[in-house]
Amino acid sequence: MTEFDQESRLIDDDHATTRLWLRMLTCTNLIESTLRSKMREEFSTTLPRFDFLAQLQRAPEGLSMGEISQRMMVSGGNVSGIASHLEAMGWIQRDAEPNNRRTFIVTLTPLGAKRFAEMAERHEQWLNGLLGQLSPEDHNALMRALAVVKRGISAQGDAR
Amino acid sequence: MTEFDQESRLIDDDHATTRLWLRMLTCTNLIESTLRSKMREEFSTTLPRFDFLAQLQRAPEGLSMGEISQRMMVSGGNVSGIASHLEAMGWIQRDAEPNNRRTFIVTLTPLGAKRFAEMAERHEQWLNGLLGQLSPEDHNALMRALAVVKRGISAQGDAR
DNA sequence: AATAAACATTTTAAGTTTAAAGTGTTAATA
DNA sequence: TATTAACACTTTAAACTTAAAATGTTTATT
Repeated sequence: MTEFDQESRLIDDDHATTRLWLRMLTCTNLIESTLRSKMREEFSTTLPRFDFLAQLQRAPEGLSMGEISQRMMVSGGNVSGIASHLEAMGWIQRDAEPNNRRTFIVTLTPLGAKRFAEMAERHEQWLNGLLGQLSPEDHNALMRALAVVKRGISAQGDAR
Repeated sequence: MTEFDQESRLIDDDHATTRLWLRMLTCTNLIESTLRSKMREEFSTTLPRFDFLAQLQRAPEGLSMGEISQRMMVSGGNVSGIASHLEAMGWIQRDAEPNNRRTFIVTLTPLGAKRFAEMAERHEQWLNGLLGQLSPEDHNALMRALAVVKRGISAQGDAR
């Protein structure tokens, strides 16, 4: 009986973890697809391009391609393609770094900064619509629990 | 003074929502990329294919392409491509529905079911490694808060 | 019955994504 | 100095993704 309980408890825990993961995925998918279609409708652009601009806006001194790749948590080849598009649109520029010819310094152009500001305002409004119904308690609980998740995963990476 | 406080509080709330969203994204990205690379290393397959199989495993009677599309929360065209691959590998089969020639009934083959079972076991182990460090309190807090998020977004969709 | 509307799925075009290979640059080492 | 290793980035190939168009089927309307 004890044995059985332990085993079924273990199985339940396992499934509980999977259920938690599926719920996390559902929520982010719902939010992401809402943001994607609104970004498309109102600004005829994509989420990755918006995210790319957002990284630059938070770093007015500019960022290297590698830094953008890390902050966006996507591969380097990926940011190359996005950067080419944004550069062609005149929203960013890639300037050579004098001390290191391997590196580009990517910055927003005035046009890019202007477009980004317009998008960012709406983006935040959409997000408030999607997440604003959370009570302060739920909001804090989420922030706290996600911090634990984040820390736990990073720690796991360190141990390896 | 009151006015200023209100305004800055509003701005803080806005940014708080954005911060929450970014934290959600960070966590799901971390987990997803871990699962992706492990799925690749150990089984030479991809997450979307695994997810597709998982839907079928949960529905032994089979699912239509449209149902799979809904449950995976991706476009119909998307599941078509994934299904073609899995069918070519002999892991699923698409059978005509006698009463409705528009519809396919998709089911796991015995081979597909076997492969999925192997993957699912490891998948759950990886997930326990990634999310298992959460205390029961944090786990429950997350589940609860995400349920609120999910419900809130769905309700918003209804109202429109 | 003929026509139109709604459905279920696939195909297409454009874009995103990754892993891995390729290019050129800088740093470390022998 | 010559060689090697590490770096920063881009390119490539394969897969995924979406929105929209296309195909074929069923249902509803006239």
